[in-house]
Amino acid sequence: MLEAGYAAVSSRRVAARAGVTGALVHYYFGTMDELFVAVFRRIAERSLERQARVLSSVQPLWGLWDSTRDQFNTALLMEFNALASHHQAVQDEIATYSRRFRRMQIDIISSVLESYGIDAAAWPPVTIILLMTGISRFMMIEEAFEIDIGHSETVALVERLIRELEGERRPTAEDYLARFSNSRF
Amino acid sequence: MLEAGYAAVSSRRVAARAGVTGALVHYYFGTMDELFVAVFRRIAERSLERQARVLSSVQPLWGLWDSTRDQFNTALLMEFNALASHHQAVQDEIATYSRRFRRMQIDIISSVLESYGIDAAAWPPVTIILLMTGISRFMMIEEAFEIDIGHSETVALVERLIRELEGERRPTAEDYLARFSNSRF
DNA sequence: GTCTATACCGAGATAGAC
DNA sequence: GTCTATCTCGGTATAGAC
Repeated sequence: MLEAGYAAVSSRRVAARAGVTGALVHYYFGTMDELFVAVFRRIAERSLERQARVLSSVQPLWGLWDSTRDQFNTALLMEFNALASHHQAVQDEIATYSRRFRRMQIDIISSVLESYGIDAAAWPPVTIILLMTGISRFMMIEEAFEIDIGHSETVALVERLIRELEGERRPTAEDYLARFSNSRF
Repeated sequence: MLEAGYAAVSSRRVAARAGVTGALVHYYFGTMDELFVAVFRRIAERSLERQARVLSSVQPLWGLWDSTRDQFNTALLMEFNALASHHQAVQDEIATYSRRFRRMQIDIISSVLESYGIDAAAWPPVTIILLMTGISRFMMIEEAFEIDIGHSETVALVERLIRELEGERRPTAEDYLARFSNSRF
């Protein structure tokens, strides 16, 4: 999907990459729709676990910000979004998981912001979450097109605001471990 | 593209919708790539003209905000984004026009914000533009999936900030004309 | 469980008649 | 300029041998 777009993902090519024949793909996954849903679900489950970890760190805002600034996952999600426009089963799957992600973010970030003394009436936590994830995803999409006008200034502004609340970004134990691993999921 | 995704746009289907045969599509547009580029260019040119108008109104921030909150254009742009991932010519076209849009926004909004007394060092105009368009596009994408958790609060916050600078939103002459037209481009 | 073979479809593109 | 006819390719999916 990342190499050539979702439309280039065919049972033949999947089979070839896996070193088997096309018939086996259908034998195990049924239709291509079901295969796409299976792939999305696996990625989404692992991302949910990852988000739970970064949100429960000592710097939840840094965790949220860094985890959304991941070109790999953003590009993949964009492919699934495009795919979903004419695959209802995929669309439902994305919607379900998106709500789970959002609810988890709200649960944790709300209490975090309250502990930082942010006025929830003037700056609702859910709005801060949407602003952070929205601008992050937007810039990731643009960067895939080599457009980065104003990005450095915007990153600087967001990180300045986070820094005022949580201090300098500190690497987590997971960051150290990541240096010894190539795993993306 | 909106009905069934870009992958469903074939020379045969385009021809059928136009009431001609597939051969004619190739006769006039060459390859499908060239057809997609031609379509994008036509839409982009008209959107550029539209943006120039709303940015030169008496309420440029309202104009920018409202013009980005257009589900029709957002959905179409998402299709082109997805298409671009494996069509280099389309990707170049999108990048070129995106930069033109951005530069126009910066040119006009910068002086507008200065006249409003916004400190450009603390809040760079380009960052305010990115925040507004980014969060807007993000919500449009989510709404296509029927996800709207926190959207109303976020819209309320953005519009409160715009209102502090430009007062209540006032309909333009174009808005009145739009009531008598179904034209989308 | 895995393969080969195949049915069937629709895609992009072009040749050539009119 | 527009058509019909056709080539070639690759897609999904299944049947049936092993």
